[in-house]
Amino acid sequence: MSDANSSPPLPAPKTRRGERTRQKILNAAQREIGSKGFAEASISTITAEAAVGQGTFYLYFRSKEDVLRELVLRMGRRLRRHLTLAIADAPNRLEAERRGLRAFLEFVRANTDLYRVVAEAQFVDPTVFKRYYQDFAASYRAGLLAAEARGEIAPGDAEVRAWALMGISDMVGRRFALWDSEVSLRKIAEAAHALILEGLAPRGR
Amino acid sequence: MSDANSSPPLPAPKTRRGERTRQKILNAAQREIGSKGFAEASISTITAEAAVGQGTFYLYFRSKEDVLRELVLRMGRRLRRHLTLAIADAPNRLEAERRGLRAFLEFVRANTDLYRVVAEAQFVDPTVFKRYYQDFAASYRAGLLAAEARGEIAPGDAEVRAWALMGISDMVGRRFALWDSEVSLRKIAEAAHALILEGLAPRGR
DNA sequence: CCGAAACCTGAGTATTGAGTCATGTTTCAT
DNA sequence: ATGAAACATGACTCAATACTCAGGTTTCGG
Repeated sequence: MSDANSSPPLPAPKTRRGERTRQKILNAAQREIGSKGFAEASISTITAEAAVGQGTFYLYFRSKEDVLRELVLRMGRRLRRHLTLAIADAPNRLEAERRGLRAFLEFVRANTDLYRVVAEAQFVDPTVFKRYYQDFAASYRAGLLAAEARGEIAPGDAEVRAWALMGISDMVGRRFALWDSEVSLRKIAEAAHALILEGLAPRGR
Repeated sequence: MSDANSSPPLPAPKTRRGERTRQKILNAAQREIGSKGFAEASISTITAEAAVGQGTFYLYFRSKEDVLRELVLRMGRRLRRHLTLAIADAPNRLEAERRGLRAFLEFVRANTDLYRVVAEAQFVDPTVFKRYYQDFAASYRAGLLAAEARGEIAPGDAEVRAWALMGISDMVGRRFALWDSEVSLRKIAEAAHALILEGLAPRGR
């Protein structure tokens, strides 16, 4: 059980009914794992919640690990779409950075269960977890390099920057969007963006 | 089981032998949970590894959750000591920031099991996990405020900055110190520090 | 409308491992 | 030296739950 993703994916459902059932299970699993955590969430609770028989689960997923993997992929797709849309017509990279950060925080607050699901994957399947971040990092890095070439940002190590910036979003998101449901994300995003823009060093002299 | 820390701590060992045994168990648990993860680590493996009987475990810890809690506290103490030492005689905050970042990365690479143990606590006992970060954030925040008063850093939101900076360390640490065991941490720390210092905005015009 | 493929079921099996306890050994203050 | 408290043991109990399977129902192209 250790880590392993292994074995070919189960064949996709062939009928409309099958697809609907699969989604019902996926949604129930997201709610269950998102609120109780991977260990506490049981297949029987998930299937009950989805209003299907126990055995039905195994028509679409090989195991509990398997459904978590699928949820991580789903989360990645949704977040990516959300961010792409948010920064689509930003005039430059710095503005894209600001909008992306804000959009990320909003997304976390609106999808607390998905956020937790991804975090659990760290231990259930390190490979998927790593890939999740690496994919974001890769496109982040590309964006930074392009912006640097255009002279929109100061030159610097794009790989390290990409991970550092993801780190900011991740931790600030946890603290202010996940743990704190009151504070204005607009203000938090502005404050964090100010740091990203200018750093800590005192201006002028 | 949900979250709960609850119930008075078990009485400390009264004899030298007892204290030694408790430490043996703690060390074994750290190795086991650190390498296989909380779910996969079993009490029987931990006690076997510590070369004590199964029942001995319950003389010192109420449950598997309990031992994890203790490990998180231990990790916090060790990391705090390490960082305090590293930045002790830095001439100013910016330099302290550079040294602290570097020291953190070194610490992660040298203590991969403890790092993972803390991450697992997120799900096993959210309260301890939160406190772990909140404690670091609080002292980070205080340091930033003092530096701001001294004019060593530009003014800004100390709370957000503290979490953002922790986020950088956390994510950069995961990527370059935990997942990558080859790369020079000196160089990574410098690159990240450059971002923290100056931000992304192009200098001059 | 037919029948074959797809889908669904939930009681039952099999495993796993946390936590207990009755009994035995070591420590250490007096 | 001694006995009471502290420490140690590991076989056993017991609950939990992931996953199976033999037999039923629904779907849908032709």
